[in-house]
Amino acid sequence: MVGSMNLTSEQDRLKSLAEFRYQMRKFLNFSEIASERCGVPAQQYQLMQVIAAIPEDQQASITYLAERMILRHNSTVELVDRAERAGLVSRQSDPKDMRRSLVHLTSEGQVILNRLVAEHLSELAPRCEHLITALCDLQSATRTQTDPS
Amino acid sequence: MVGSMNLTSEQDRLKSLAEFRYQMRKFLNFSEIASERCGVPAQQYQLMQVIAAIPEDQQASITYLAERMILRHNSTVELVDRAERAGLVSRQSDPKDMRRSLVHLTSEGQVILNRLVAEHLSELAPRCEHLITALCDLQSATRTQTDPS
DNA sequence: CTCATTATATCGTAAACCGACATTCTTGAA
DNA sequence: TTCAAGAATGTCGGTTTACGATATAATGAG
Repeated sequence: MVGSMNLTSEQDRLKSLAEFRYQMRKFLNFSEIASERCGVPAQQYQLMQVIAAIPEDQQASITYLAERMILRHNSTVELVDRAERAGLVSRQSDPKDMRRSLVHLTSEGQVILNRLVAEHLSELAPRCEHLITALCDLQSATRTQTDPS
Repeated sequence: MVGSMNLTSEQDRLKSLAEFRYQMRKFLNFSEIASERCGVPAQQYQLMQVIAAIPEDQQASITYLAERMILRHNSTVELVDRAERAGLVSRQSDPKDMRRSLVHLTSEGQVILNRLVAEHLSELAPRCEHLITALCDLQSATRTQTDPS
């Protein structure tokens, strides 16, 4: 506190945090607009993304999807209902365990997902810089908080 | 396509994107839990953050807050209403322009904000790594898409 | 002074999540 | 084998919160 001043003030840390959230909001907003331009609510796009990116050793059960989407299982059921009504995904019950429903993309869902992923990747490319910058600022602001030497 | 294969497949890009979103969701979920543990809905915490991080040359008008929160102005009015009812912020009309309301933190709001910012910074410190990793993976996955040499 | 514009506010509506509860299926121990 | 406990999914009512459309009030250009 005396010999070497903290390089980052409380105010700097706050601003880093706020800037990071602002960049996130902008990205999320873009994503929402892009999805809805394709006639798909953002959460349904996210659902498709999770299903398509599933690791080899996993299956798209409601429970798995709920974990990845960070939702309660019942909210996930409702989300899958909506996506199914929209023709993006379909359910089939797991033959190995009749309690479970496994969700997979329809071919229409696959087409829309491909389009949205491409759009997101090209939008995210320039925005990546801002997000990384904001995160690194934040990281160094945090470091000088705990390591004032 | 022949001499040097693309290092990142379509599937890799999808997985990078999905992983990035998953990391974001985990952070947002933490933030929501932390806010509500302090009795404050996440959006009201965000509002306070924006107000406290305002640059010197700006004022916390509804229009400014709406831009930063990425909300419609009427949604922002409602958000400020809720935060005001909760005693976190207060409104005063701009003496220079009686159409505008300027919003500032109450002392109670300031106290809660400080607590939440500290909590977020310490949570974000370890999570930063994951987010940065996910973003950098994504960035390089995007680069090899557009630059296949 | 008047009218177009800007800033904020109000209100009805819709989307989406959650908690609590219900149903169906699986499993393991008696 | 049987059945009780637990797991996985599904249903329902309630709540929160954002939005569009509309309204009100203040400013400023001409």
